[in-house]
Amino acid sequence: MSPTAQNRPLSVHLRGLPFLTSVGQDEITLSSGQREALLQIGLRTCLRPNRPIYSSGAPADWVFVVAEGVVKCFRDLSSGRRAVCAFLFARDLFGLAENGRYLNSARSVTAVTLYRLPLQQLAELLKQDGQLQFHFLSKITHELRESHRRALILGRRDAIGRMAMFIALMAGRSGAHDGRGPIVALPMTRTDMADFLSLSLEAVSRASAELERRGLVTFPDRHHVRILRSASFAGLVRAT
Amino acid sequence: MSPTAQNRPLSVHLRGLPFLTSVGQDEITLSSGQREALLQIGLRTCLRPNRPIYSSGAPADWVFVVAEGVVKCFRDLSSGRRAVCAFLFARDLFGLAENGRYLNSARSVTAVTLYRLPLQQLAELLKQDGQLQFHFLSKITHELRESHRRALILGRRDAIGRMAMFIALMAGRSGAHDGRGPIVALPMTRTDMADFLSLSLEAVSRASAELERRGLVTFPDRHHVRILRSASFAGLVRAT
DNA sequence: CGATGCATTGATATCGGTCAAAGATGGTGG
DNA sequence: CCACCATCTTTGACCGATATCAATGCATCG
Repeated sequence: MSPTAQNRPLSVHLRGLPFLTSVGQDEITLSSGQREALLQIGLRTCLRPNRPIYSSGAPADWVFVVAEGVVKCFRDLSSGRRAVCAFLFARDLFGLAENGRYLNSARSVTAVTLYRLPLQQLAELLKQDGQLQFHFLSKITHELRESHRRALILGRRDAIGRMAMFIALMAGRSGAHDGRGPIVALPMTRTDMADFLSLSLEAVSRASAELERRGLVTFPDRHHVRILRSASFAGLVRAT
Repeated sequence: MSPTAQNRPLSVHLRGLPFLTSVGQDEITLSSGQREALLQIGLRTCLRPNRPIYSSGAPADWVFVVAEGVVKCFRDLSSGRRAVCAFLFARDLFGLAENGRYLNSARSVTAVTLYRLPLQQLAELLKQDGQLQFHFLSKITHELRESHRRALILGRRDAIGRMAMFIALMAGRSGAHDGRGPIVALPMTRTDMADFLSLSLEAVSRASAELERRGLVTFPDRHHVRILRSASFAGLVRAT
């Protein structure tokens, strides 16, 4: 419902030029015509926290854009474990499919506002408008980079390191700052973090405690971290 | 130098419709005009096994397409560990960049034939040709799916399970078959596998031995696996 | 004020990492 | 053709980190 979301519901946040590369930090918004075209085929949806958006295996008729809030993309495994593939934030695109079926499931983490775009119509639109398609190409490239980033995190074997990398990842999203250091929002539960990091819930808890014990961060509350010693923290993130 | 590679150097293998979805298994090749345009800006390169293609951090001026052979995409970490992000096969696109720099490094695994496309010119071409761009969009979406797949593998904690999933992944690429069961080519070294699976070299070795001991597979030689009991094997792949 | 879900903390067992050594393999040159 | 070397791979022993099981603590919301 926010004016911002209504005015620029489908602006595409590009980290520079698109495709397999990018060269800047610019934010490029769609032209008014493009915005209008997307709005004509898109549907606005609001959801409360922890509501299903789509399920793995369902027919993939829609592509989604987050206008506001946080979404998680995950997969329920036969062992009972749940693997969280990604957290999606404002302006992120999601709805990856294969053979006409969604590959993963998606749920809201916080209250969210989404735009749903019917796939077939979107495809038509993209073929007609090369610039618009270029924006989407950029978005997917961004998703790919994010995916690589997660894989890098999973490559680490130590829980503390994974947790530190996760906080660093989230820091790139919600960069609030006050006197004592950057404050990072962690809207999801520990369980979600554990499923994203492929750790047990307990390991996440212990790693958090350990980071705090070492004086690198503090947790003002369960959903926020303050990074205290940025240098040491960054060192921990880089290692391995 | 193979005629196949020359005739269809940049055909794009699509698993159906592009973008975030796909609905079939069709292979769509480029029109002769598109092929010609790409050939005009592209350069053909042949490499022997284990040769560098580009390094992480270098200016990302080119996008690559594998015509023949296998390429690995990796990252050298400060700890000395090497993380292999992906193995690229015929028709795969690679050269992911951020801020004008390559995100990873790339090397040939086997002898390879590549096509290098200058990024700027390719971007121009794509903006002009919506269909061609659509193909590239599809390719990147495919890369994204592959990346998710690897993340799923890394989510598993047991070495045997990871190894089984890896073999299953490779089976999707090289599906040879003979009387006793599907034969899967593993062109890369154990070290490469270990770096892809985020395991130690020894763990890969042990996991392979264990799979063989259980009668699920045999290794005719180091670079081939035969899947013996497909059902049991698939069960192992699915679990967790 | 209980109740329910979420989170922390503790104890133990297991699996893979690390170190070390020996065993294949393939290519090279005599 | 064979011997030799470098590289890759296998196997073994030990240790540490994390999963797992279990119990307790702490919110938020009726």
